[in-house]
Amino acid sequence: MAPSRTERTTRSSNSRAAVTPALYHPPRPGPATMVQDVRDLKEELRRAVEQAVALLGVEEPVEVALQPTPPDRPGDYGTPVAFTLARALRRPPVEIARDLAARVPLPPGVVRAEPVGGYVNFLLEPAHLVRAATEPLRPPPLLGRRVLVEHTSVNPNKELHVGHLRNVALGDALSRILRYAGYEVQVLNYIDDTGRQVAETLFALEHYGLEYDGRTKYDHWVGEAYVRLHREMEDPAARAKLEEGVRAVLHRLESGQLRGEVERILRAQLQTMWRLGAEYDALVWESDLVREGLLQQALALLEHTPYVQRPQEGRYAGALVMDTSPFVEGLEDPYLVLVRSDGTATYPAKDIAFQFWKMGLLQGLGFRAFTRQPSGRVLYTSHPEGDRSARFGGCEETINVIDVTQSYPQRVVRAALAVAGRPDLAEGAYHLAYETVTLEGRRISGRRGHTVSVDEVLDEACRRARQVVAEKNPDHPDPDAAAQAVGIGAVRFAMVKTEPRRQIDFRWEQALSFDGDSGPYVQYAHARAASLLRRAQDAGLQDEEPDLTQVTEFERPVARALLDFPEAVRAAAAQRTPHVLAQYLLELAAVWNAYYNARNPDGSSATPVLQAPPGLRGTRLSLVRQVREVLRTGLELLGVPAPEVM
RNA sequence: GCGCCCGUAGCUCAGAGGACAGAGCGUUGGCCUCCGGAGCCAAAGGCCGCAGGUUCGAAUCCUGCCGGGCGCGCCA
Repeated sequence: MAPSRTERTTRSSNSRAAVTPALYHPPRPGPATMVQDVRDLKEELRRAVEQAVALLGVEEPVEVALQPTPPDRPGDYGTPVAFTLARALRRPPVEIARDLAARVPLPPGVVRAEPVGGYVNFLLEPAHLVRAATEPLRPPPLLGRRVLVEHTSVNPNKELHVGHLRNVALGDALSRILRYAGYEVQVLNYIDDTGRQVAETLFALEHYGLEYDGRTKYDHWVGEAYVRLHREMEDPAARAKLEEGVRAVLHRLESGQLRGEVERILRAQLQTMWRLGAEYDALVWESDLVREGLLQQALALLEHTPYVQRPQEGRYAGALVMDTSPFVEGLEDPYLVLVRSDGTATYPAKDIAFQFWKMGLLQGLGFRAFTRQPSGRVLYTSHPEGDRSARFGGCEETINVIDVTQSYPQRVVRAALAVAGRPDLAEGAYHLAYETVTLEGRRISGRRGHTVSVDEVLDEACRRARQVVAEKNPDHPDPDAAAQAVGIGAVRFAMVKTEPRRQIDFRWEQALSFDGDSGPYVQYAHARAASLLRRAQDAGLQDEEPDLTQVTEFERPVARALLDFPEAVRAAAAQRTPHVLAQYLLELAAVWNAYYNARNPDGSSATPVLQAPPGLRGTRLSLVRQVREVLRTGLELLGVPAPEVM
């Protein structure tokens, strides 16, 4: 039982608070007409409330929280600060709220401040909201921080399955989000080419004398050999007999002799990753880490610390072990073996070396171009003959996207940084520990055939999407492309819409759902906006000037939802989870769909765009344009295609 | 046993101390003379696992318990 690092994961409890970076820049004050972001608007309100609080004679600074009002309450944003003040002022909150509302200076665009049961709510002028909401989207400024994201890291010995799917979807989306949020991001895919799993697979090919006939995808084909070998190894006697052969392959792998064989499997797997829309900056081969001496260097850094010992007797005699008890609680035996008594390194030791390199504690890997990816972006790979000028690694922050079952080794990796004298780097090392994916409630097991491949899932998703396209949009100019976008979008969205720490059970109906809380729901909202804008273009209306004086109450919720986008991205980046952004997009799509369908009491459309009076039409077009922009940008950050027509 | 994570509507999930707890699926009933019905509107449905505690205020923080998942290999 040795699942690849991808299919195991956890979130360690202690990491979030410690490593969440300061992503919040102080908001820049500016004239109300320049508001681009609800933060500015909220910040103005906050300052106004602070002034009012001071007028009430409160000396100490108080925290002024500002939150959106519930849908059925008056106003757009409100503060419960009167509750906080009640004790100090020895007066009921309702009275305080009334006084605050009466004294608060209203920033431009704010119609009124109103006490509502202890809260002070602010009502904004719809024109002001719409103007702010339709400012062109601008990505946040560069932060000048580098973060390295490792994800996928599938053992190169079989095809990807649905457990890997979650890893790729999470890691790729998070990388995109961090890049947009202003980080300089390196995306790495770790190739465990000296592991037992690859050795077994390559041994199986020899052992059974198999010849590739080209009929099945190569990674699936070698996977079959692997499964076959494991069936044979269920018998202990047979297993013992095969062991020597496996070990021999392992040695050849370590010396790099079989790199070509591994590469062939890897290239087949990359087809699946690319089909999902994931791309990488570089591949790092485990054998390169070892060959370039990084493992030895890492061990040297640890060897003379009080936590690392080489016992002369007892069960660990002759091995190099690390005492992890100061870093991990609840272990029966806190000693972790780094180097076996036979002199070979364990997986955690190699992982530590990799982590040290990621954070610049070690150098020396060479890189060269490996291949060109579908987008045109070059994929680099570590290589003995590669260029050694440091192009990758050396980041002050890292995110390892690895499932929760590997929490213990991941905590050890983090601890090793502290042991090596760099607690500051340990702070920046984050394990994104997502829960595992089960299949019909049971643990996935590639070995026993209890699994579904990613290729199979995508084929089925696209097949179903193709049917829906034929049915809903028979005149579609390119139904196959649309089906790909929808099918893949559905699958990827399903993988990132929930919290990573929640276990998910893979179910076809759920992962391939095209309505409700789904990727296609958001895609549809986007395509609908795009369609409307195409019609506007055809009618020559694209340049119509908005007349903000005609804004109606219907635009208010759409504008408010649009203004929340930067905050959603920021929160997703800060919390290191794409689900925040996915949930936001569902909300925006819902608000936009509701707006689109709004009816007057007589049943006629309350919010026509193309048929609206001039001026109002311009306003609505600018709002629709922004809806399309935000949905498209948001979907791209999740790695979900945003087709214009579907 | 010890440690970590999870427990919110029939099901799947959002809700990082604040307003009567929100969606989707499913159920029931409406909406295409109108810009895409993969949509919209409405109804029904909830001691937020249980018990204490902190707080003006708790689904959210603390403690204990119950239930589920995972971890604790000279495997990866």
